[in-house]
Amino acid sequence: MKTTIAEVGKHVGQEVTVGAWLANKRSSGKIAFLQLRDGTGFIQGVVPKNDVEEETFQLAKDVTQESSLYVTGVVREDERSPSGYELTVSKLELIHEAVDYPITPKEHGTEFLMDHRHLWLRSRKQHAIMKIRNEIIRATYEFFNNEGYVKVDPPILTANSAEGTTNLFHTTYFDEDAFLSQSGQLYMEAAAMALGKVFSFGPTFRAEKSKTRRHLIEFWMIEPEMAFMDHEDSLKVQEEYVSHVVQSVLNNCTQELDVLERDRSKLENIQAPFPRITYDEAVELLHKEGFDDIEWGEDFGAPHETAIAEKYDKPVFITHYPTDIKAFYMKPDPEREEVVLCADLIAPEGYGEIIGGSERIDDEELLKQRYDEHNLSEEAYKWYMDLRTYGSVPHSGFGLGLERTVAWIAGVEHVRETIPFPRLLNRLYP
RNA sequence: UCCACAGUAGCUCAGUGGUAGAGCAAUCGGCUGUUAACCGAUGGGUCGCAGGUUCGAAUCCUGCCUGUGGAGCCA
Repeated sequence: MKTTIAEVGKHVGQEVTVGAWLANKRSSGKIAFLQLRDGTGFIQGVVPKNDVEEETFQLAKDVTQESSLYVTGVVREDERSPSGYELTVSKLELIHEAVDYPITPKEHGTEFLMDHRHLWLRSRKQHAIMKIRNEIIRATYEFFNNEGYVKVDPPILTANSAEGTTNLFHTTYFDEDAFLSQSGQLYMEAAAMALGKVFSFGPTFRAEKSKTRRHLIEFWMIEPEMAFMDHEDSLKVQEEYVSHVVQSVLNNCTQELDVLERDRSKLENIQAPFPRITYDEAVELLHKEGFDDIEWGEDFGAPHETAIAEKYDKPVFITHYPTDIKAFYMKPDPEREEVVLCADLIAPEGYGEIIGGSERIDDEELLKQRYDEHNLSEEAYKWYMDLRTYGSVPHSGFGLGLERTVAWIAGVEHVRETIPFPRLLNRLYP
């Protein structure tokens, strides 16, 4: 009977056949151990010399790393196995022999592994990270669908930037200039005026020469936008959404978290509500902690965010940043014009900002004023102004970076391992 | 763009002015419960590139290239 490694538990005592690759092997004169993987999981195949045909044992001894095989054997429960099951092999059929597989069971450097990313993905840890990434994506759709959001896909080719600050990838659109999207947010605001509560989930591009463990050139972002929701409503959505994602991974990725040796206790208490501090309080806290390099009105750097996050064992919202250092579309606090109704969500353990969000300006006159201050072309942004001209309502939204979230939940040091084929500064291959 | 560090066997690294090394991988042999298995043997090198100092350079100097970590920007 054909089955998969993930399903062998349903066939204890029966003879099954699985298609698999050889991850590693160990052998002695009379017994061979084959470490098998098939994408659904890992299992050990045991080949005792005295119980199989001579050519089967010879093949078990000779088969090379990452060769593909059909493996037939009886499923057995075994305490010595990490997964609880083993396969006592009766027959091996070689599908394809892999010669000189480059990634050996010993350690490798980052450059070498990144050059072989297409093969590195086969390894146990990378497999676990991709499964956790998938669970986060699944839980994201589940959460927003359950809450009545409609998924809307903003364009990737755009004529102008959302915030005007970051460098965009330039291309041409027949005879016009065009850019790869750095955020779908403005379009999502239009979608929210049509559909109420919406979210997007897609790739986004930043042509910044960033070289840190938190940055990718191409990354995936989830951008919800909600009509008739103010800043406070939005924060509640954010903490409930992040909690749902973390709890889903805890419930559905037990083995993967074990493979990654992730400290589960650090995730178990990630439950809404999350702590909040204002920008003012954050600056004060940093001064108390001995950071002399920050003054009111300046944006925080990574060391500042980490210092603040270390005070909490949950993600923390930093709210009410100075208007001058934030995007043009953010709504000023009615009681304090110099700060805006916004929040960044900082993940624990130094993983940095995973969400940036705000209530948006809904007043036509104020938005016009911002266009002037930021030298935005009224013509290019007319469609965006129309959202305030025709039935403007209070609305809020946020953007969550998928790869930073995966890195945090999976406990992975660098975001480049959280996306199958990372685009990095100086890396467009493979 | 800036700062710091690195580049030696397929991979991970040692070698800091005097004969190019180890472990893993590969190949051959041994071993009946291995978990990065272990033990023995064999093959394997443009010491990133270019120039300079020196009797002699992997080693010292200069320039360049590539990579890594971080800053800024942000998710």
